[in-house]
Amino acid sequence: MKVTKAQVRENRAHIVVTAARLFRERGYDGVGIAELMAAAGFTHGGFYKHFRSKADLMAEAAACGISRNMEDNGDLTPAEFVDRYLSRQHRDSPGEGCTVAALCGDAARQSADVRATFAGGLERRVAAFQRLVEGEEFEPCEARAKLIAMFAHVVGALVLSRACPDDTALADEILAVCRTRILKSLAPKHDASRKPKRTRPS
Amino acid sequence: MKVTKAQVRENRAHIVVTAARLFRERGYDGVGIAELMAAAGFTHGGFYKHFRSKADLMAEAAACGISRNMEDNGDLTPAEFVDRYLSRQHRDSPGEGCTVAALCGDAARQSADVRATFAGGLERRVAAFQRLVEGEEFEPCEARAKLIAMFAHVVGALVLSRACPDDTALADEILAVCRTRILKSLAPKHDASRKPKRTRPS
DNA sequence: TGTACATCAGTGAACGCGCGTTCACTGATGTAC
DNA sequence: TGTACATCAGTGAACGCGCGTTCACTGATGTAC
Repeated sequence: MKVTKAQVRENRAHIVVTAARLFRERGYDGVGIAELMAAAGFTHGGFYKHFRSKADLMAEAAACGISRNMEDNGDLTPAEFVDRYLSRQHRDSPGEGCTVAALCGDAARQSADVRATFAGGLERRVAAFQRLVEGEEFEPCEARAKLIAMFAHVVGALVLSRACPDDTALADEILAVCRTRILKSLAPKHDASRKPKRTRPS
Repeated sequence: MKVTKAQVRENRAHIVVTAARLFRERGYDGVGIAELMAAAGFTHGGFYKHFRSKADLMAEAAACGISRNMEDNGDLTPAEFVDRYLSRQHRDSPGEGCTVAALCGDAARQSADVRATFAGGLERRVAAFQRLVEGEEFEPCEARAKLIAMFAHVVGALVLSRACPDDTALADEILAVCRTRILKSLAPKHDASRKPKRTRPS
């Protein structure tokens, strides 16, 4: 049952991606090795041919999840990002959504390794936005503060909304009021008619 | 080894309070029945004389934790609340802090029972603030939206800060920039010199 | 008020179960000649 | 290019362990008389 080197790499990557999704859906403690390997299409014994421990995989899955998130919406403007982030669809599909929002509560109790990955994810988010808005209306340092605060706000809104019982008015209300207020805070202060434009580095 | 009725009530309450603290510190999955009962000063066997299951205790501990939080700072103005909420001390002592911030990530994966308790906690928070600011500068509905958004923001900031590795600049920066911006957003819009006053219903 | 007895909170051993991890084995791949 | 052999990803049984939960037992409390 040996497989091609290329296949090995592919299998390993598939396990990490599957783990990232399952961890986002059910938390680190909510997914076992056997269940995870089965979901990836393998038996559990092979796990330790790829990873030294579950903790190792957790760190790798976190990094992978955050990278995927960046690829998926790294070129959105802050306003577009907020709109997508605070949608019902995102709230109801944690497995396909933001790794930080889905796991930051769990991450706080994990190794410094995992936590560093989360901090790095936040920095990458902020840096990506900063590139988009730079040269626009903000001083760089002001922009950084604004973007960090914005990210904290959307994460808090999503996490609170997810903590409400399904299909309740409050869960939707949280998303709605936060989206409105965050979008307002992103708009330039002194010219309300000017809309944030999608400006990509060419 | 039977004990007084009053003692029974006291012991039970002590178990719930201890559980609330341990759950906040380590999450629902991070605390076992035996460990919890030992922390409360008992052996594990007696647990089921008080509770039907661990899930039962989780719901009760959530309600107890939220009630305690309300007692501890139910009469703070929003500004005072934000200041305390986004302090390093609060971030570094989840066991003594906000139940919602410590467990909302876990709560999202728990029973509707637990989630309803969290939603109720949020409503109580908002209602308490609303009583404080009513008759001031806002329409009631505007105030509610503002307070919900404010709570989501502080929760997000605290949770993100806790997910960063210990003693990093980023962890402190998140608290600092969010505190500044949230306090600014709480101040009345058209009169920057007017400070929010502590007004309690007499 | 005193006595006999039922109650039941608390104890600690034991249960089954699922977890993370290990291990002997398989057999196609990669390699040396 | 063909052959013989070492490698090692993947398999599935087994390991020890800690979990949530159960249970027979204890003995002070609460109660009936």
